[in-house]
Amino acid sequence: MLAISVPTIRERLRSGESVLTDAMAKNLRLFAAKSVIIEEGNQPTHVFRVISGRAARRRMLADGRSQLMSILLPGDIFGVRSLFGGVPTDTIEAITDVAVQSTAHSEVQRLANIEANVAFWLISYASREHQKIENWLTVLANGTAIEKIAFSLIDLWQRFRGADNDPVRLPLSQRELAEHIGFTLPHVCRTIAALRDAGAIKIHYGSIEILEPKLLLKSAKGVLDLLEGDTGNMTQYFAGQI
Amino acid sequence: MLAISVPTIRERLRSGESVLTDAMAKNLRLFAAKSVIIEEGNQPTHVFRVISGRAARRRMLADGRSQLMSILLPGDIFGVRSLFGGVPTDTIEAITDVAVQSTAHSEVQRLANIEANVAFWLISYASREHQKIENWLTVLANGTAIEKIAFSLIDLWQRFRGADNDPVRLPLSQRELAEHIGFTLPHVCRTIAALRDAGAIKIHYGSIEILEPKLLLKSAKGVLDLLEGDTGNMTQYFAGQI
DNA sequence: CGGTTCCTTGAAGGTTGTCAACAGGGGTGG
DNA sequence: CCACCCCTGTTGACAACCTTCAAGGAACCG
Repeated sequence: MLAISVPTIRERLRSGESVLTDAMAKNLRLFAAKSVIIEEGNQPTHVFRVISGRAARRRMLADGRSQLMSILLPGDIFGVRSLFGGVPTDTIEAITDVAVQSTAHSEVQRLANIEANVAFWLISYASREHQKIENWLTVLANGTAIEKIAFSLIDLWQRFRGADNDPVRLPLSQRELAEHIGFTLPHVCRTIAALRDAGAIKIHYGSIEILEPKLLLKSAKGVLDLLEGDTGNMTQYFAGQI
Repeated sequence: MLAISVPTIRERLRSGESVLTDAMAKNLRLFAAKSVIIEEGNQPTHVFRVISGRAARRRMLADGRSQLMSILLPGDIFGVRSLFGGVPTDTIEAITDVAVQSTAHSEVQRLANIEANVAFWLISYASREHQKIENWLTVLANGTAIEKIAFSLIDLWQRFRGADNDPVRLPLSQRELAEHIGFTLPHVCRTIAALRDAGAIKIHYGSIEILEPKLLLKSAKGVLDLLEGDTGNMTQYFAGQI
């Protein structure tokens, strides 16, 4: 290939990503709500990409305790971690009906082998995920109950909301929130009641509506600098209002 | 290049790793105890590898709270996460005098570009780290105080101990342990006292000596399946004794 | 309309944080 | 060598936080 000009890293990452998504485009699978997409222990052989619907990634402990690691939304990718031999410890479960595209690990390896951009994107993707997890870990270890809840809600809100500033309804039950944070359901309910009474959120059956993100930011301000995405801009945007 | 036989993934990863370590071999830097190796916010431009000594990786919150993310020992690598533009949020600080090798990000990118094995190793490395962090996060969210402490001690013990089964003295103060877990120092002291009274550990000034790993395993058994390294073998080794 | 899941709330008890004081190791300067 | 100071470890009392157990109301689904 002849390069007219040296591509920037950003361009290379974009290119690598599109090679991967193209490779996945041919292979679409559907999963019914509540069905298991990847079972813990089974050696997965594919990298997946969510097209529609929502899925939950959980980690189980021997004695039945379990942790909701993340909610997977359209565009999210999973199955990368076991690309090079890692033992899978996550169970991935469809919450709603879910459509996923996939590519075999061997195909991803082949692409990464001949296209450095693909490998670059995979490294970059893993780094970003790593960063997010460590931020969340820091909040879990050091945050108060309200900070943990507000942080989680803001994080999800950023991923759900569109360009407009319409209220967003997060499809998350308090039980799931509790599993994500490591609290019991009653305690989440009691803590979140403060946010409800302050008018920051509205609680529905199985979902949480974000009315005033500003109030959530205020509640999470102690750990705000750990938020990802456009939080930097958001904090600027809300500067003086917090 | 002519390949006589197709190399296995394991061989490719090993090859990629040695290319990287070779590239780092030429560049050695020394840091005095308590000096800062990477400061949060400064854009790092190198990937580092610890040769001797110990360093601490911390994450700071706005209001002064801080989290000890990990202890870096000889052989450990850091600075990979910012390879492709991630904003560094960690401060890395020499605990003892530390010698590190390093390579510029641009050089790592160049190597990964021409040698897929290098890129493969970086992906694999990031995946392993990701896995470890998520395991620790799960313990943090779901574990009891004793489980968290025992888990941390076993993890460090595995990295410190030699081939023999001699007692190991972990250079870790209770304050550092508290910062790692997100507890207060008094609470760590009280909780760890149970392990001390059981004869599992001996507490020194600024360090913790592991006398009976078996007892630690017993204390952490609820979260044991999340341990990395040779724990699988270890659990077999100690089978029936737990 | 019955069953299920979710949300809410109360009371009691265990866990953890806070504040405080003191003991002891280890280095440093006189 | 000793006196001194700093840091670490230890312990107590009390308050705040969180879990457990339990019960009941409300929304959804068949």
